Amino acid sequence: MSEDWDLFAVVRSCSSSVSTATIITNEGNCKQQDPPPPLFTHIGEDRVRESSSCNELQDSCKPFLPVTTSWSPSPPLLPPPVVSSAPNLLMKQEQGLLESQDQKPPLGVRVFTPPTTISSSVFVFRGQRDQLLQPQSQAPLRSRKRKNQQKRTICHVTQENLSSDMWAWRKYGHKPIKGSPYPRNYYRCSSSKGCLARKQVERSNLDPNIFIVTYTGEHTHPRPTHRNSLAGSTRNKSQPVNPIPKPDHSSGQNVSGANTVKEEIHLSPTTPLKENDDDVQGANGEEEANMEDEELDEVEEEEEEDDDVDDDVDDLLIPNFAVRDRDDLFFAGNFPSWSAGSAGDGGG
DNA sequence: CGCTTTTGACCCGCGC
DNA sequence: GCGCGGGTCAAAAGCG
Repeated sequence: MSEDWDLFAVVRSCSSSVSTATIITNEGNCKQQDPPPPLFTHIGEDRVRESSSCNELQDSCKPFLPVTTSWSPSPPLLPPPVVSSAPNLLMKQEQGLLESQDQKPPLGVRVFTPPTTISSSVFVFRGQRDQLLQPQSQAPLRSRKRKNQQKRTICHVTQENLSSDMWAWRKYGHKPIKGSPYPRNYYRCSSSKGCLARKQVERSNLDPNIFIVTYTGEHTHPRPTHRNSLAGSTRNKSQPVNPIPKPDHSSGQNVSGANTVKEEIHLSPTTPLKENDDDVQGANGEEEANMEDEELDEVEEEEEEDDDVDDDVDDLLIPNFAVRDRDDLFFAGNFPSWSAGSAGDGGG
């Protein structure tokens, strides 16, 4: 495969410093905080369970948490903005349907800021209960629950932030997505066997600088402090680099043709943790690891209680972006292997 | 040896 | 019922 960007997307924890991120969820009760912007902003919650929801979001967004910033879900944030129409807006944005970024979002909703200022944004939405969330149940080998039927956490991140994921991911699939010039890459958690956590990484067709990372399922284990193996993770490392592939809009159907794919950036999601990652873990990951069980419990509990509500909250919400340019500096030179892919579109 | 990525084929949800 | 397309499987090969 040739997408360097996808690998980049999953590049592990080398630098856990992330800029600011915005979380948008239909489930988290965290609320938007205006100046100063929170690390993550939860928008779109129409009810309840603030702590658990926030924790869940926190967990979902841990990969994007900067070491230098602490997550504080408990303090009440500012009232959530009205985001009733956010989903459509977001979708339009993602589809490049918005006329311009100047288009005014609904009241209280901020849409994309210029790409250069976007660090990351996170969406969480949950549809019907998914089998992926119930490992104990007799789920089929393949869980093919479709959109709006899984708990999903959607993150809009920059290339820099893609590397901040502390989890170990193994790529298991690659698919061209109709309507998008960029293929989607599928990763599953390789930290633990049986872990149901999955991750999808695709480049936004609206802004190639932005990667859409979708998390599904839940980790059934604490956050790893280091990768088990680096084997097979350094492919293509000597190949040419093309950080920002050109979208192939020439074909509406086969948008993921070989040409497009070959232009993709390919970053290994299993890139070894840097030495300073341990430091990072010590500062942040350790605490997170301790929280893991509690958070999982909360999530599970939430799953049950929110069951009926989940059916009503399948909407995607608008991201609220915050800016932390300093993080770019942090990431400078932190990504060793950008390599241009050489293979075809593959899977699909 | 154990892990990874790559990649074609397959499965199956979903819309018509 | 049919076809499309997203998501997953699994074999092959590469890397440390």
